[in-house]
Amino acid sequence: MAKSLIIVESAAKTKTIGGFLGPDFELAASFGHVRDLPPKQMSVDVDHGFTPTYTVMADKAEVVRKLKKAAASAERVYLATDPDREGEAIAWHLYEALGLKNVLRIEFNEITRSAVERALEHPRELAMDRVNAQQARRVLDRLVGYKLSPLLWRKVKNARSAGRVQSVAVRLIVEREREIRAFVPVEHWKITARLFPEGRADEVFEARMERIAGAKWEVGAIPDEAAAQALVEELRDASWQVVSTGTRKAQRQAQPPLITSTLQRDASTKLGFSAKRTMNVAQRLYEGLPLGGGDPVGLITYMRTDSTRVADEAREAAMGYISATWGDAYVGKGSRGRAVRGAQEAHECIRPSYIERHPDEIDRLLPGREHSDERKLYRLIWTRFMASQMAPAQLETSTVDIGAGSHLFRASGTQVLFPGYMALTGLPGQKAKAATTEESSDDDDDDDVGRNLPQLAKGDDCGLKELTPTQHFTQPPPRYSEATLVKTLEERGIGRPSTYAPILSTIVERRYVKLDARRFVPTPLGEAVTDSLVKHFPLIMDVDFTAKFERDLDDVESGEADWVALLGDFYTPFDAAIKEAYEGMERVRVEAVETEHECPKCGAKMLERQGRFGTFLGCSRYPECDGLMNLDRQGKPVQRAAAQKTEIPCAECSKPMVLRTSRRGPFLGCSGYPKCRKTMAMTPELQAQLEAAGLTMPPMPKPKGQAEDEGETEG
DNA sequence: CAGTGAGCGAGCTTCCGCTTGACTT
Repeated sequence: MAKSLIIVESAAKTKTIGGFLGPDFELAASFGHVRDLPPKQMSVDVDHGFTPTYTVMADKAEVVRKLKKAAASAERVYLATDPDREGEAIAWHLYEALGLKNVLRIEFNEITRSAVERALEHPRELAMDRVNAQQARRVLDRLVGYKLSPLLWRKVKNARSAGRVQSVAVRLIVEREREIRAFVPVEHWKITARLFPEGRADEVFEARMERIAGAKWEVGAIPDEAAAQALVEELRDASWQVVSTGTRKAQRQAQPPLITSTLQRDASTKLGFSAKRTMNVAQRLYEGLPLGGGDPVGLITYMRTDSTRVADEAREAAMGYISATWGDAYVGKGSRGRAVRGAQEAHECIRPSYIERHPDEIDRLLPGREHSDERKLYRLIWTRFMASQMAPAQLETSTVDIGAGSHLFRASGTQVLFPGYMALTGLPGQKAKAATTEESSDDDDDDDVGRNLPQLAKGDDCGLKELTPTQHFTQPPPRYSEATLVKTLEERGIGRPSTYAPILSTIVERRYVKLDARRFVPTPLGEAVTDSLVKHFPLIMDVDFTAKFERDLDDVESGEADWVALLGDFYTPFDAAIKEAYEGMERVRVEAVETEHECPKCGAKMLERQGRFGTFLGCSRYPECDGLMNLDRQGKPVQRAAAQKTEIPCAECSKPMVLRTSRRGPFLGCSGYPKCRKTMAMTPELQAQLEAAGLTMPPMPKPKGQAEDEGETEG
């Protein structure tokens, strides 16, 4: 019999830790939270200290039963849930749900033998202040979500939900769209010259106009083509001469190791993965894959983290690898951390579990199409981690100022004196070209690294090869992509590593926003909900609300504030605002939008309407004409095929079955629908039988946009 | 798997944060 039971949150951890502890220790997983407020009722007694009523979650009854059994036969039970606010709460819920008699709470930030052994030597009590901070968070989210949502059901047609996080995420998208609509582009012109040193016509280089004589216009603010052409004419006859040269040395650091948000961003910009797909693939890498047919091997550390910390063992392994591969000079001093707002630092960064497993080896051991996502993501994680442990690149930027008459042009180039981490990642210029589909990732400034200038000295004359005026317009801010929305949410302290991807799915599923060419666009419903909520609940809709609330939770955690008082301060005005909104909030319905499509029944114009199941086209003469069309995945109208009767009787009610088309293709449904909901899936035999009886098979739906991503956003 | 809009107004929906399910063909 095992003497000690150690409960952790995830199954993969039980394997790792079990591997380096002896047979005296049994490991078990809670699989996250085991108790929660039940979903069907509010379960918060606001009149009596906001007392929550917790129940074992429906899908965790079996887990709790097994843990109870294991605890009963163990001499000691260690609660080794994650070392953060949620982890402390999970430990407390386990203590309560399992009926433990005493507490041995341990924590470690990295899954290494030394860290776990150290933790086992220092068990402690539960940190109830920390648990209470979590309860305050949980209860506030329940109050906000379960009070606002029913209000919206009443006030905004087709609205389904609201919450501290999702509603602010939608607001960001709505406000960005309005900035774009209000944006007025301003025309301006730039002038570039292609020059060469006198007598060396094959050493052509490019220079940008830097200063305009007489300061007639600011650089980059030449207002129109006529002005640009006038300058070009003037410059044609100018004599070009170098007026000064200079060089500047600079270092460039590699990017820090990955955390959840940057993993999602990198995988989006470099691989075109959605956040959801990235997390699914990362989960498989974490849980382990049967390399070359052997036992599953976990390839990366935990993928839901906000910390860039690196375990000493990993750091040392990386140093050894770098030194052996490139030489000692390439070993970095240590990864630079990056403080994430509200970071709880429960885990390490996301890195390869075994540094020595090169991506090429993984490519060999995990062949086949079905593992191509894993191979790509592993390579991305391995490369970024290794680069983060390497020395900075040493660069030298040279600048040449060239006078053209009394105007000034400037050319610059950067040379790599020592590549450092760029020996692994390549130069930034080469990388930028690889990622063509997306905006260049925001941390990579695509600059002139690798661009060389000819040797030039003060007083050298230059010849002019070409002068090019180019037209530009100021650009509106871009719509959010998944990558940039996650970045913004994280910077504002909204949401957590485990929730970024689900938030994106939720706001699409609720039809508050949609993705158009991988960019978020608000729907009219999303705009209506946002406007109603901002008007009546400005505090909750404030983008800084969560950050302020987090500071309050810190005070609860440190014992300076009381969680019940905190909730009281929030709830009194909130409840008043709810009551006021039931009276004063306007009832709104998203209006039908006119389209150019014609009604298949009467030829009148169709309206785009919002129904219970999504957007559809309805005849503008409704209710006189009930003509109707569906919209396919691309938003193109498709006529619904009329149901065809078959000779096959329903197995339930013996009425004839009819041939219908769903989004997935043809199937048989009972003609007694909706009273009888019996259906039959289409099989090749059934299809042959129906075709023999003279029925025409409806065409299969198109295989969904070719955005080589996984299916729909729902979960 | 189908359905949808207006209105009778039944009976339904909902939060955020932890973790991964898998009774079947």
